[in-house]
Amino acid sequence: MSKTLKHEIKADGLIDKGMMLLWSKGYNATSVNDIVKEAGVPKGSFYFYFKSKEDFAIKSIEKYFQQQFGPAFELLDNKTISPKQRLLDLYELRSNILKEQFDCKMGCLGCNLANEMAEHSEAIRNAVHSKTEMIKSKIASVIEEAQNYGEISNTLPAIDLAAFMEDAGRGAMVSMKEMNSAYPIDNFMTIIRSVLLK
Amino acid sequence: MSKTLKHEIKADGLIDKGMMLLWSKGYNATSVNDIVKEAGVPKGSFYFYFKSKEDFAIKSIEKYFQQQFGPAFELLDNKTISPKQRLLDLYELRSNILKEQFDCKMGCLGCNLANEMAEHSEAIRNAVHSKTEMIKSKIASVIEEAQNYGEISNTLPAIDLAAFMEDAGRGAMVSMKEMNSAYPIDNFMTIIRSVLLK
DNA sequence: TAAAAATATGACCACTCGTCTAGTATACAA
DNA sequence: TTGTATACTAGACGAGTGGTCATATTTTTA
Repeated sequence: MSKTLKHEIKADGLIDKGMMLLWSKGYNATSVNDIVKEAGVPKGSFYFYFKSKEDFAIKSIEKYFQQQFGPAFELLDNKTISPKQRLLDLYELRSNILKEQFDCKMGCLGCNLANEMAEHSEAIRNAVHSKTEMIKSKIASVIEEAQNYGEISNTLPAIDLAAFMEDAGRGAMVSMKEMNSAYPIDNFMTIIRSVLLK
Repeated sequence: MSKTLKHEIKADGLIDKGMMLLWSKGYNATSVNDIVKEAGVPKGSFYFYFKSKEDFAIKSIEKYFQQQFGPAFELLDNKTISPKQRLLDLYELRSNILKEQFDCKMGCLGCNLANEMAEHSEAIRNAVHSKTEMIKSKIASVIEEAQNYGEISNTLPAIDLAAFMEDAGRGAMVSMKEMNSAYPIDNFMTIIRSVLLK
């Protein structure tokens, strides 16, 4: 096994554990000590694998999006299903994860960190932003497909509609955490079905 | 001047200064030291005026909503203007404040703190939540008015539509901070005008 | 096998955190 | 003027912060 691979496996273990802390507690409320304790790794090792806490957060953001949105986006590429249905499947999948897997508690790591850190860490802001842009453009292209296919009569520019839906989803996640309830997510699904993707 | 009044004036000064810090930096990134320094008050005094940092945050939330939404809601009560126009005026006012007054940097204190603290402080979660519910129901009642008046043909339950619009607005604020741009807010305005309040 | 490079370790640094106590200043009643 | 109650504050407290480093151990290379 190559050195760099072994190195990456170790670093990945740290990220796996630390990501959950960052996700549920936020950046400032998660200490490096919390992370190494959770991963069962000595403190000194942390700074062998990561340049800083900020560097760790950025690597966690990258892993998070890859892990959470990789499978979700495979849905969007399945050409045997109509474009509109693919969009609905994507949102359905994401909202079920939010509701069931995490009990309406965590929201989205990217959104959480963007909200907490955008003003204070340009690096974190950029890390989230570039992923978000990628997601928006993927969704926009399927919306456009559905519009051309005649499945969505809404004539708004696809990229604006995609941006709006993603924003609405983000807000629904904030409210979900605030209300401790799945209502905002369910309401989001109802309204994109009945109004936005009509 | 009565003692309790003097007391409240002093406490209010602390809140005025500290609220801006809480708003722009978040809860965990704002220290009690920051707050007292900004207000020019000795550190020891902080705990004379407030039970704890959490208590301070809750009082700040209350003042924030009263200050920010008081004038905005007067718009909603002006019966000389049609209900739909009142809604658009409200959102126009709020988005202009976000864009111009704070340079797309701060977002909403309530939303910021809900996102950061909902899981970790039940008291803060409740403080924001109760204000949010009040706002939603005010907006819902004007939507209902507009629906009855025939100005809004959208037949969704007013309360669900209000909740969705507020959530979409929250998400737009998160994205505004993340992108450092007014686009999410402008896009929000365009879509509520052309789709949701149609 | 020996030398060299990579990795592991936890004590430690300087600093900041939220909180609290012991005390000083002030106002007012006697 | 004095005594007392209230209003206020300085500074210390213990805990915790992100980060460093000398040293120890393991792995690779020669």
